[in-house]
Amino acid sequence: MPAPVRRRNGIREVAAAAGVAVGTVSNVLNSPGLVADETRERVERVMQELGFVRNGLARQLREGRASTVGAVILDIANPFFTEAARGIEDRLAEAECMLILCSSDQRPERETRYLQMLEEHGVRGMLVTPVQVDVEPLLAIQRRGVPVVLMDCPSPAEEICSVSIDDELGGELAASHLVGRGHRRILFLNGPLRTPQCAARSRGAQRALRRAGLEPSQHLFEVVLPRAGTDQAESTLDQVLTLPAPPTAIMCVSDLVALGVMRLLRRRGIRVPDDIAVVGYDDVPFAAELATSLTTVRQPMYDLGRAAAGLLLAESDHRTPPGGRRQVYRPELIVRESA
Amino acid sequence: MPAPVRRRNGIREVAAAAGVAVGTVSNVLNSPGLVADETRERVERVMQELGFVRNGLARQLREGRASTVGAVILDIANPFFTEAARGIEDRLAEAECMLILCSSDQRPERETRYLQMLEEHGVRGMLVTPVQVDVEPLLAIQRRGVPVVLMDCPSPAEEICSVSIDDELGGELAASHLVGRGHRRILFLNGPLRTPQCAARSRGAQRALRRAGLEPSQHLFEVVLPRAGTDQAESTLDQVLTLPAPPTAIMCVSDLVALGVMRLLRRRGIRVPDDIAVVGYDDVPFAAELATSLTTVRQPMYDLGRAAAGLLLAESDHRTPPGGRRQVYRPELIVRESA
DNA sequence: CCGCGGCATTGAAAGCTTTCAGCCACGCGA
DNA sequence: TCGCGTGGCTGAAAGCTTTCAATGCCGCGG
Repeated sequence: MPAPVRRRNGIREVAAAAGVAVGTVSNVLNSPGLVADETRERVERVMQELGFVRNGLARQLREGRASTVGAVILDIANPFFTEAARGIEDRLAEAECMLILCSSDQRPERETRYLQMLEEHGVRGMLVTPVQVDVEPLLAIQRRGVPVVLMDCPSPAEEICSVSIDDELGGELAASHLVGRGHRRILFLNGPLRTPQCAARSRGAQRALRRAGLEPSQHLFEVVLPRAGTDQAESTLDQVLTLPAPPTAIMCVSDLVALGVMRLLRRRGIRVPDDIAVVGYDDVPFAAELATSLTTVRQPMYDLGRAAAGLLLAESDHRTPPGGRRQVYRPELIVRESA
Repeated sequence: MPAPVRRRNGIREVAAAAGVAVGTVSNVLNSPGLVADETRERVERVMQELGFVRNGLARQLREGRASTVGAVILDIANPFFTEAARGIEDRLAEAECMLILCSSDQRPERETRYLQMLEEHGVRGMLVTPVQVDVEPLLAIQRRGVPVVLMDCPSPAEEICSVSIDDELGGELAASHLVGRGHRRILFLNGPLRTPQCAARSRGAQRALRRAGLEPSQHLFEVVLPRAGTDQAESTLDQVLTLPAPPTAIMCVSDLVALGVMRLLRRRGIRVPDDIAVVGYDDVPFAAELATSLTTVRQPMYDLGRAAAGLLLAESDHRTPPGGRRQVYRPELIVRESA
């Protein structure tokens, strides 16, 4: 029954109702110190009565400074990005900013569309985990005045900042832990090597072996899983287990793959870690709760997101000249029961 | 070295460079049919050269119609909301809209702040999972012309739509499955009962027993975990297991709690499901991958998010009068090994 | 009594787009 | 030849805010 208010009351209606000029209302909002107490209180009362809500669009248009930041990530259902998003959001909240979160689902056309929508929307800046490493479009955006920070991907261009995790170190940590425990036949269930992160972990693992005086090709066997699905892992694993000299340890590209591996091993009556050791990657929440808790590599995702947002805000305030910063976080080996 | 373009070129610069009026440029963008081919091509070329990007803020200001939708959820790290967010995003993408995702972290003051920021930002509408069930502020927002749809919470007010999941049914499904398998001493590790979802599941479980001709107070033992942490579960469980007649089945408020329970049981040498059956709730991705895979209740979170977004868009287009719709999804029991 | 500094307030301009009434020129029918 | 319709284009207004030069007023010092 209550006829819905079609048009929102603006600053103008407030001014009229309070018997002051629009400028005064604006001052009440933005520089209360300039307004006499009596006037201010009156205006504030009227605002209350009218249910006044500032029109942020007009404000940003005028100020030329947005209160939103865009993030284009690969997959919102992935705990990795979810943790990063928390970090981003918390940092943005400190600057009174909000996050527009876009999931590209690894599809380049979707990424492109979101980048354009965000730029049109006038965001203060963008955090991007690119599907492919083609920075040209991002450079163009940045040249047009919208700062861009790369997430989880070391920047290939001097002009663009990036925040990433040292995946090579991550691979090395996992592998050298296994080598240190005496393993000499290590299976690495890795992701596609065209993904820079996977390639880096592979290099790191090899480095670990070499540092231990072992020839990688003799001791490290790498299998690429097309998608990070666990099904694929199963059949691969079954083949490997029938070899005359099966591996004594398995490094996995993610905790979820590790989980699938452990499940299969258990079914085959193979004990973890006594018969075969398993190392995961990510340290998702359930890793610690498993029957045999998972040894894994933790990535500081929250900090990563937080730092990326901080960098972006600094650039967008011109506190920092754009580009040139390449922040790299160190992953950490979490030793539990599985290896 | 390349002097960064400080001010973006607008429609005006394009018009000047192409030797046409601003109105014409606008027509090229919005009603290409009205513009002669030759002119259109010239304008488009100039846009390309100048790297023109439409100013969405000004556009929305003029049109009075935003291309963003806000969502205030309880926790972005929770897979439940993450899946819902996917659904929301996919539906919004169809309408060329973007999602501003805000995580209230269950803190009322944070929720309030986000609601205000979103309203000021002029979003097209809001999807909210409220921390407390106080709809008054939401009603006020909706009266000011911004539609609100409640997510995962049946609407207590006629004027506000909601999309939720039948938690009572969920509790009933889990309990009646256990009863059907002969269990007569069931422990329910539930969440705080002031959370409507938890209270509903409790009612559902009791209903299941009554339907089976059993007196709930004799067969269903409910323990409230203050937070959904697994630590709490452990100590509680240890006490219960020492009872003369320990439970033969455990219903958990979430899969993560179920995981903690199973871990503890295994440590105590209790077999699942032979000695004690365990049922989870949520069906998170790892539930199927566990050593003894988890019987659990799946919630159609993607569909929930998608439907909520659809409802909101319909309201914001005035295709639908506001309010009155209360959509309820059915959870589904997924029977696996643990019960 | 005059002049001046400072406080409180004012109202127009600017920010960028979309919309729309209006203008011009051209071609066709009468 | 005139009148009219129309396709194509124009430019001002509107949408809501913030900013800022300008105004008015008061009191104080000279």
